[in-house]
Amino acid sequence: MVDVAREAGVALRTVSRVVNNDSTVGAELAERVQAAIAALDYRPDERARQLRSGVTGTLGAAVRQLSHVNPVLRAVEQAARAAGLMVLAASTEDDEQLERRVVESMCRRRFDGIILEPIGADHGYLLPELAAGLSLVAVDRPVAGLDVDCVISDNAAGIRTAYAHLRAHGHRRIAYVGDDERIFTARERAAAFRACVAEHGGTLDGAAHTGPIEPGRIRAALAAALSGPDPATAIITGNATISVEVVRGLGPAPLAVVGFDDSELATLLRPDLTVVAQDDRAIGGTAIDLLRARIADPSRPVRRVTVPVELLTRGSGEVPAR
Amino acid sequence: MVDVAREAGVALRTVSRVVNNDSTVGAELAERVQAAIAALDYRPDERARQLRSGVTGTLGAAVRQLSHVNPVLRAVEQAARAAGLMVLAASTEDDEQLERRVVESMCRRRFDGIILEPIGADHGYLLPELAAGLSLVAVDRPVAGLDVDCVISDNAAGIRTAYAHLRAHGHRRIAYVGDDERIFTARERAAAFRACVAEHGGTLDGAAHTGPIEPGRIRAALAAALSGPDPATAIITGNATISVEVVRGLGPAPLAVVGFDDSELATLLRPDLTVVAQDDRAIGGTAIDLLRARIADPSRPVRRVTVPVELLTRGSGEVPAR
DNA sequence: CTGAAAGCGCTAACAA
DNA sequence: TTGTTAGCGCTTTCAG
Repeated sequence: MVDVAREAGVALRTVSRVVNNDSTVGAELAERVQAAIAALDYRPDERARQLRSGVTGTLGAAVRQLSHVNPVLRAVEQAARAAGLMVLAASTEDDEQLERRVVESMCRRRFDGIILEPIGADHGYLLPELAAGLSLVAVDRPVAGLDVDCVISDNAAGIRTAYAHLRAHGHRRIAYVGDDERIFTARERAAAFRACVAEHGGTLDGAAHTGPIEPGRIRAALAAALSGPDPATAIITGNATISVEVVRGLGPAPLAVVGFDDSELATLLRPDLTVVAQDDRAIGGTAIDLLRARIADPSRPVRRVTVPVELLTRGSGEVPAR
Repeated sequence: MVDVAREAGVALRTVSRVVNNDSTVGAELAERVQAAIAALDYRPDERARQLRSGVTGTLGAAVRQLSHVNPVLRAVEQAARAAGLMVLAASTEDDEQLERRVVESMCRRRFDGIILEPIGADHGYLLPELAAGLSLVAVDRPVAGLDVDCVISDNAAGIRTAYAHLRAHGHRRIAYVGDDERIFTARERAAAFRACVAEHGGTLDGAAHTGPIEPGRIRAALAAALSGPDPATAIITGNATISVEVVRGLGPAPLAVVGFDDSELATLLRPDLTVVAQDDRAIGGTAIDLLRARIADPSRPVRRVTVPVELLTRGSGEVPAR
């Protein structure tokens, strides 16, 4: 920049003004500066700018897997862009160590705020960062043991809706196949399912199956649900991946299925899959709203927002009970 | 940092040494500094560090859609991590304006290098950046009109393999349904298909269908391919999304299908989809190799790497011709 | 409207 | 092993 100033024969301050589109520069000088910039291939250094001015205009997004379908991340990016903020994202790969490295790296870069899909149980490393002024919003699940802003789906209501829908179609023996209950959402959904069964006077024998997402495990869960003296006539699944495995495993059996989470696959299946869908746009938009509010006022009270889910009836959930 | 130095009663340089794990610091002093760091919630500022030291250890990835399945991005992240580099990614949303904003933003942050999935035709804005020392590797397609390192799949070989495979199963009337030929890969694949037809003395009448990915357009293409006096007995598709639409549109027709690009959906279909799969790990790994080499030696000759593809036979491509 | 000087937080080079 | 000084590239006072 000092070179540009010399080339253009002006003061440093003037170049800075031109680069930042400060309108209080004479047209003639501005042109001379622009010419010098082009002639010298001058490229402003954002780091120096941030260091001096203190603003970054950048948000970080630490998510489980960048290269997986993640409509919430998409909504986050869009909302951030609409607010004039840049989002830089990185994967945590469901690895606590990596999550920490990623988040700390974003902190050292002084991003204005961070959107985090938290994993694992111990987020103690965040305490000093939060104390030092980090703005952070958790998405999809709360940060274990820490009182920070977060946006989550109404998992319990989703399960209740699915359960009621199946009951309304005559099903009385409904089974659930879900993800590993070490995962927050899986825990919430499984608990809601058990509550539904209890509420309607059912028995849980062979009805609730949770565990890691492995084809073998899921086939076994299905077999258990469909055997015995009182086999299930309907299945609720715990997430999109499990929906696929369940449908694959069921074959042409005339069972009713309601999946949790919408996906591209849902309309590929026969019949199309009825799902409980998250409101991704609302989640992403709310996350950005909360983050901006937190940045603006670090001392504001913590908010935990629960976003409603929606039942999309497409056929598989409307198969009547025999 | 100056506060930490005062609190610990040492010089600035000593704090810097402790923060950077410089082993030439006495254990006693180091401990005092650590204590001061904890007491003051000191957090190092990466921007100042980079500004002074010149190194960032950061790569940028500008891809079409962060939240879409992108095994190449996954491989890029893994290879970068293995090399001790942090990857920060952003979406370009297939928007030339946004691509430019994203890439320029990464340049201003002085990332060590950028992995780019280039879109659009005019990348002139990159010229001054490259002249000023930007290291950049294009992935999936070359940068239009610019001589920069890139890694692409062997699209032509993939089509030839698919075509030969179908011929080996007795098919003589093979149709192609592809993406919009304004897209580089779509253009390469369609051209290779036409060359195959010509080479085997076939006619292109109603055989090659390219255009935007819209269910209606694809249904029409299928109808055209399957009608007339000499209907196709096999279909090659241009990418994973089109494969889905084609299979959806075909229903239970006894046609052979070979898809381009593997996907999660491939094993959901009946029969499982035979595909030409890209070697995502090789593409991502090579991209990082090229980028690191370019960073190490900006004047090295430009390399354009073509990565072989692989045919995965799963059933749909082995349906015999009637 | 423009210019000179100070300093953001840190590390490189050199001394001690 | 530790301390001192200078300066990375920029913006921000505060004078002209």
